[in-house]
Amino acid sequence: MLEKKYQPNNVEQKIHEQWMETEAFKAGAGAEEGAECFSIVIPPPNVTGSLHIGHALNNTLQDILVRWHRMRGFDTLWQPGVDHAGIATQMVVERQLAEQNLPSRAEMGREKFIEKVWEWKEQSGGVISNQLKRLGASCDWSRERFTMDEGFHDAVLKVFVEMYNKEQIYRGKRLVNWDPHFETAISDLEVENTEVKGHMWHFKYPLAAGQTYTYVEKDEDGNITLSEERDYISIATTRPETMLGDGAVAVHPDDERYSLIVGKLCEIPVGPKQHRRLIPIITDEYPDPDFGSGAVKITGAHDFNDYEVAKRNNIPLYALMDTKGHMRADGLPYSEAATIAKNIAEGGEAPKDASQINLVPQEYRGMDRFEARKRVIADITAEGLAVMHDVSRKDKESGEEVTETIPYVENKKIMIPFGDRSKVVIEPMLTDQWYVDTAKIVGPAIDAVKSGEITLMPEAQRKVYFHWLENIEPWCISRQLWWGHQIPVWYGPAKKKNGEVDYTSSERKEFCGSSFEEVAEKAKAYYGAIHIFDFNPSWDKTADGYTYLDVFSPIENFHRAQVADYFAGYDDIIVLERDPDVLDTWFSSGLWPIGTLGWPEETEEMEKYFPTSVLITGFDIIFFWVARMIMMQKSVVGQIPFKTVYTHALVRDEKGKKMSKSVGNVIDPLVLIEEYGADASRFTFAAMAAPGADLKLSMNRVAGYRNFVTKIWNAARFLEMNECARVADFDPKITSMPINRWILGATEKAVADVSASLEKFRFNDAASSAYEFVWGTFCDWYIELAKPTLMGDDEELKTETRATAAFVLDQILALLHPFMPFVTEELWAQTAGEGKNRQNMLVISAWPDLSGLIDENANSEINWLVDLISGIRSVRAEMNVPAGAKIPLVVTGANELSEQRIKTHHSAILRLARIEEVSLVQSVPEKSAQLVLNEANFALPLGDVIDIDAEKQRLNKEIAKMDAEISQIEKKLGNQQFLAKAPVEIVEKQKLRSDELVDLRTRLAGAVAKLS
RNA sequence: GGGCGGUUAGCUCAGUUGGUAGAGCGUCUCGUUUACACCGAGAAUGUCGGGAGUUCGAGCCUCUCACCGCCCA
Repeated sequence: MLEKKYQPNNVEQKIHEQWMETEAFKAGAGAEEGAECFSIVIPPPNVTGSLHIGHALNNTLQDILVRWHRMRGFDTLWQPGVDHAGIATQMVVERQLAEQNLPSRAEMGREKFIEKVWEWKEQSGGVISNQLKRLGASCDWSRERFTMDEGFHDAVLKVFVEMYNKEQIYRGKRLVNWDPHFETAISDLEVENTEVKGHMWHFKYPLAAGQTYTYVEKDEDGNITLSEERDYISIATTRPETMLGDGAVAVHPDDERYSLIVGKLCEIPVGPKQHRRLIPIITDEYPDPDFGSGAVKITGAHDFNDYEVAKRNNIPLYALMDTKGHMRADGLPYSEAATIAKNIAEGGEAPKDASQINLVPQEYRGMDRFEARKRVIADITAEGLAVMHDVSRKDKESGEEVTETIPYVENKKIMIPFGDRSKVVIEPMLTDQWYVDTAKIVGPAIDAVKSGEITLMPEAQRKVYFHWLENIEPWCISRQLWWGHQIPVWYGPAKKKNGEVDYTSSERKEFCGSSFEEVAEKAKAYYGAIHIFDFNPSWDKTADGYTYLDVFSPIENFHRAQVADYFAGYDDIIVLERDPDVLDTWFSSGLWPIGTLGWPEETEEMEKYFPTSVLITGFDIIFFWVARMIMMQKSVVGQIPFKTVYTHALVRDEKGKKMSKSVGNVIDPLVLIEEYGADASRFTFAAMAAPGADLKLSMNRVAGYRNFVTKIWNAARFLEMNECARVADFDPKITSMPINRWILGATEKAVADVSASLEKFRFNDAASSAYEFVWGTFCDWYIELAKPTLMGDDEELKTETRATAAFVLDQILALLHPFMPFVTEELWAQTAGEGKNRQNMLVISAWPDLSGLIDENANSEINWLVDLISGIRSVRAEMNVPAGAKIPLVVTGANELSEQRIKTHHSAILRLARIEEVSLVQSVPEKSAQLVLNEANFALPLGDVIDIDAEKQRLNKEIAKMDAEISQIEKKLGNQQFLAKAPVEIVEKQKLRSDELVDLRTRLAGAVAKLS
């Protein structure tokens, strides 16, 4: 006997264990012989992560598709795993070291630290997978992969090497998002742009040699509003500290205010007087003449827009900060550096890499960037080069109006980039990094979607995809971290033209290979040297007993003379040093589909499951991940990684706010599962997953679907109580009773609807079809209509109805299983003992396969019955007939069919409409409430209880409704244009509808007449 | 500033070739009848953001305005 109430918490764990024990999730479980394959790779969550609401949605949708295909007999694989999340993991472990008072990362060194990370991973890395299991995710957990797994690691390096050899990867100096806290480049995705209150300072850049010009401002009509003689150009900036690295001032080419001084030099108003730097005034389309003064300072090495301007106009890029975001303290003294810069500005030749030049004045060197900002502002203001304005205020003491002239500083909101993990301000920095030359591999990725080889859903994503790929930037793939795939490139000294090894040059020779051995061979060939050493900073002794510590500290210097000195006396020795950086985690997740399936080995899984069928992911990473996977898979194996990409939107809170810890509106899916059960949570996600729309998650909604779970449970319980056992050879095609034939047809239709919706990834439609069928049709009507039979004494009908009910419940369990795996599996087990035995757990049982069960006669008969009962209930309620009172029903004008139906469903009508008896008579009795259905009139003689006026009112309201509709249709039918142009079937339909309405109206009017 | 999306019942949202506006929740009324009060029955509620156009016909197509959101600058 089923428990009175379903308790998810008692059941879910047990069911999950059973699935695992029976290996129900294993690749190919339950597959039919020679079945088509269906495969999904999970978007790998961070190994540091825990399940958030987005994961819950994402994995629910995947699981629905996976379970559905598995039940349909596909050879199904859902490949799980996690990624190593370079920066996040490193941060977590470092924090832990600090908490435990262990040596810091720097103190323990790279190898030790990485060991620590692995220890952490073994202990805490499995959290999210276990949480996914609670959600019911039917991944093949035996195949779980990690982006740092040995095999995966090999694959990543192999791809790097191949792409390097194809010149699709290169090292270069470009602007990147730099995190001064973690001292690494980070991806755009890890940058949070936040609007904060900021300031805009206005400074004067004096023209060189005291030159002046007439500055004129005009209004829209060309009238002069301001004209004055100026010896400066006014510049507005939110980041004064970057002035030190300015390379030019730019104005719009059409800006007449500055046309006189374009091409002239102006002075950066900061730094020692005797070495003030001069920079040219140039034109570029970038400055907006209506914004600020219309003149923009160009600091190519510290701003992404300026960088583009600088590149276009050949303006030198002067780097100002070190990796910690402090003003640089290296290089030549300022006076010498400034002299070099001056020469460049005056037309002298710029060095190849101007960013080496440190133009930070001595007094700012080593200072934090924000401290430097304050100092720069103070120094400029002190010198009188801040733009001033007058401000009036009331003096506190005297109460008099006083006017002061103070520096012009605007308070305004500005967008500031923050590191999403470090929370510090991200600095655009000019650094050497590794890049994927995306331009070279983007073509096939665009074509794959354009040609339809890959389908993006919803379709609007295509635009996003194309827009991004058609304007793609080189992809920075190096990170200055330790945890990750170390870049498989070693550096050695370059050779002079005469072939000698040149230890003095800053040029380096790169060797790329997936192992040192491979690289050493190349190096041998290049240098002709016999001994190639792999420099390892953690060496303290060699086999010969030499101490190497501190010999080659910064990588830039390792190959220089010191090295030669160090190995003096040894011939034929070359030391290579591996690039210390690691690859962006997204580079490895870019290989996730092939990497998890065992590539580069020719595995059975690659053969069977690749390309994968579907990728389901959040729309926010369509380009960070999806586009890159397509590019990389195409580039590496020449194939698409997946055939369909379904992207879903964000889960927001009830009010549509983004969930965030700081706002405190985060809904923890595990709490949701705890409180409402995994099934209700899952069903909510499915029901709300309308393509392209954000999900506003409300607890009421989840509670509603929890109620749905309970409803199913209770329906099953009712069937159990009524001995509705499954019958082994039940043939749904040969039932006789209309309600049974009808519910079987409805079941077939529901299954078809759900399938069709899932086929189109319309999870919300699938969910609501299922919900409506199970609750609205099966529970509300079928069970109610079956009750008279089940409690009646016609054994034959009872037997048929019991078997039908049990059969339909089975179909329902299967139909709902992809959405609600736990409760359906539990009921599947609980109903196993009755009737024929279960072959398998539901998870690998067949998806309903019904056909030929739709019987139009049964449908119209039951629809008629439902309309009749609803009609009577409605009249009763409106006429305030006490719910408990049983009243007679008097029928007039019924044809043979209606009479037959009344007879067939006699007891159902009595029961559900609370009717005492039904009689067929010639004329409607006095004092009756009436309703009309098809050709027949149904009267409820209420005697003196009836409120004649109320009944009249009720009927007149209905008549009015009909009149409105009738006149609308008549207007249409009276329109010659409509008759001439609308399709015949539409016109016919309107005519039919009109006739029907007119007939009903006449009879309702008759009913009113009868009352008076 | 550029691009994309949205505006439908009190709330959250469906509405897939243009042809009678829907659901869930909430509200109101009634109700312990062989499952289920996490229930049942019934009811009310919409100039489908404004305006214009195309069309016999527009929530749906076009234009335009307003507001909101997201992405990219």
